[in-house]
Amino acid sequence: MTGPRPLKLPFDPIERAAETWRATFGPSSAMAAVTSIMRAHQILLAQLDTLLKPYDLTFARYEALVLLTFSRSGALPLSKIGERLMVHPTSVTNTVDRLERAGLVRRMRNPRDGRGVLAEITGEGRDIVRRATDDLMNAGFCLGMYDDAELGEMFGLLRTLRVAAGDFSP
Amino acid sequence: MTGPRPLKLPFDPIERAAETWRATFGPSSAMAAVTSIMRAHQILLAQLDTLLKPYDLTFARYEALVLLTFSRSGALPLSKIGERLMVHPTSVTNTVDRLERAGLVRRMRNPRDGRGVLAEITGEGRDIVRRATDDLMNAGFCLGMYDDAELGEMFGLLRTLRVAAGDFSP
DNA sequence: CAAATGTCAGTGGTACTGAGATGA
DNA sequence: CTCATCTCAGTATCACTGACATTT
Repeated sequence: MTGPRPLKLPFDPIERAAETWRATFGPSSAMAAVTSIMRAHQILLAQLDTLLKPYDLTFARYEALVLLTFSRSGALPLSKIGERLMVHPTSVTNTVDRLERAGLVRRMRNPRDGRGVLAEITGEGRDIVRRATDDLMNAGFCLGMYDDAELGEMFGLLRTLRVAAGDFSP
Repeated sequence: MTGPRPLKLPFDPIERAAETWRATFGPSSAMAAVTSIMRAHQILLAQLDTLLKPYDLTFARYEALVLLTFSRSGALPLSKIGERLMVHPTSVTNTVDRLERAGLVRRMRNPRDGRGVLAEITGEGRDIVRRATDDLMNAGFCLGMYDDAELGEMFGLLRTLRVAAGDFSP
């Protein structure tokens, strides 16, 4: 889980592919950027999941717990969870299933809408979030090699993509 | 497959989470950057896979085909494919299985190493790569909203992460 | 023999489609 | 009735573990 193959090549495989790409097909900066994002995701997910494994959490489940922590009452409709985390309704059901089985969340009927279901974080859930968050912050969210300005750059750059994808109105 | 939920929120969900995070736990730029990368990956993968669906390719399979195209003889040991694309050996087996079933690749024993297996791209494979690449380039690899300088910035920023993860020696 | 290469079986996670129950 | 919410069954993809056969 430390990232697929720590292989220590003597060269940057993406950069090399980009060079060949340029000679074969033409401009390659978009291709290099896409591949970099794919690989960055792979690296981060593996490292985060390793950090969270002691708590039997994945990053997706952790995000859901944090979101509940942030809500006033500690409970949110599943629909709202899916909206905020930008995941498919069936994925929310699955995530909440796992969290509920682990006792970190409790399902409740929405008193204000009989169609809806609320996920409410439990005391144990709050405890786990606190401890997992400590660990993640100590690890700098696996981005400790960047300073704050670079993290801001990254956020700003990727924000453009999220806007273009229609995630929200800027 | 157009990205999980085009939901058009009136605000940036990641930015909002970062604000609450700052008030609750402290500095949030790393958390915002990680979440952005996760979301960017999700968006890009969905869009790329949609573009590649007519060719019955995923982005991973497309990358493997391109890599074969780039090799002199059109054939590479599976081990080398895994090394270059930074994927697990069992994933390479699976990828080559799918490509072989589709007739885009042919498995051969490595004449220079009886342990090894070569994947060799077929004529149909070359044809499909060419056409798929045309489509991807016309779509700007789903990064058409960026100019070349921004793509370079993104590559450079993410390169730091890849180096830190031990992908290669810089 | 030890190390490398690849395959197979199986696990767990994510993202979806399509169908259906329930309630606003 | 229509629409929204949620669940379930099933599919596809991916990353991995552990075990194994083969060859160097």
